[in-house]
Amino acid sequence: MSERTFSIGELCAEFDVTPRTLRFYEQRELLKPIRDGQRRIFTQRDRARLKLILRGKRFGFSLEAIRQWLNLYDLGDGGVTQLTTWVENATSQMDTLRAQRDELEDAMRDLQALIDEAQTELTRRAAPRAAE
Amino acid sequence: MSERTFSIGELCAEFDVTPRTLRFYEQRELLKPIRDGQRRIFTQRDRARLKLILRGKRFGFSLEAIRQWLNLYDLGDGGVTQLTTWVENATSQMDTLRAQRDELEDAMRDLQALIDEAQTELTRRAAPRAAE
DNA sequence: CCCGATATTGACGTTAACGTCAACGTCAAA
DNA sequence: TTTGACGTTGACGTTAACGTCAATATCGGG
Repeated sequence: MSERTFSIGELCAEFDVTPRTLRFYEQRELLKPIRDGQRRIFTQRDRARLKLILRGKRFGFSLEAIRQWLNLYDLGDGGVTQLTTWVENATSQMDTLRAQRDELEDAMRDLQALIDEAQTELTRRAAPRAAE
Repeated sequence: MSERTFSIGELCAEFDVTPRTLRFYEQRELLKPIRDGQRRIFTQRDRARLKLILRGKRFGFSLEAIRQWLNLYDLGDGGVTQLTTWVENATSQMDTLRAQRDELEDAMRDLQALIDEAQTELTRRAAPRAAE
């Protein structure tokens, strides 16, 4: 099936990161590119993981935390026990995400309230006739 | 009306941060406690801002970014022009929050799909009779 | 009066997450 | 063969966000 692979430069261009960053992620075991002699060869899996890494960063997660739940994406069919443990971890991660989303929505509500307030004030000033 | 105030220790206990942190936030102009001689006196406003700061941090925002939108919470009724600018900034901030929330929900969907998959697999193994 | 709790201001240390730079290898095109 | 694009490994520098520590002040209680 010969999967497509990527040079370090290609991935850097696509995701707007520097080579240093990818080498750093490799050192921290977030990526595990294959080698062609010296050169790194990134697989589709690496590319997918990189996407997840960058997303995680936007959520404010540390690289170490990201490394944890990256492992969730390597299901790797172990025994029933393994799978059960996996589901537990994954569920726990879902809770984390949910909590953060809920907090975001709180923040949005707060801010929207202020915006509404300000806009009411603006309309008031635009039409001083009645506060209809 | 004599608003209630807080010592540095009180706020630290309440929000589980160290004095060093609060002093640091003051230096970065995220907080502006009053002084009683040497000592800092934190107002309700400081307390409210601290809440926002910690929330922002959980969202992965930098202190500098947080400082920006903290200012959104000081409406301070300037002229119509000021107010209009404010609404623009606030709306822009809303967009940022919304984007982050949407990305979170994407991530949640992805993860939930994996969880469903794993659970299907678990039920399959539990009842090898039929994949009903 | 002295003490312990609480606070203060420097000033230097630390960790995460890279940036930057030097020195070197490799390979295809001119 | 030389050059240039692309890549490599150290190794040291940098920024953000605090931690840590020392020396000092303030204040109510025993």
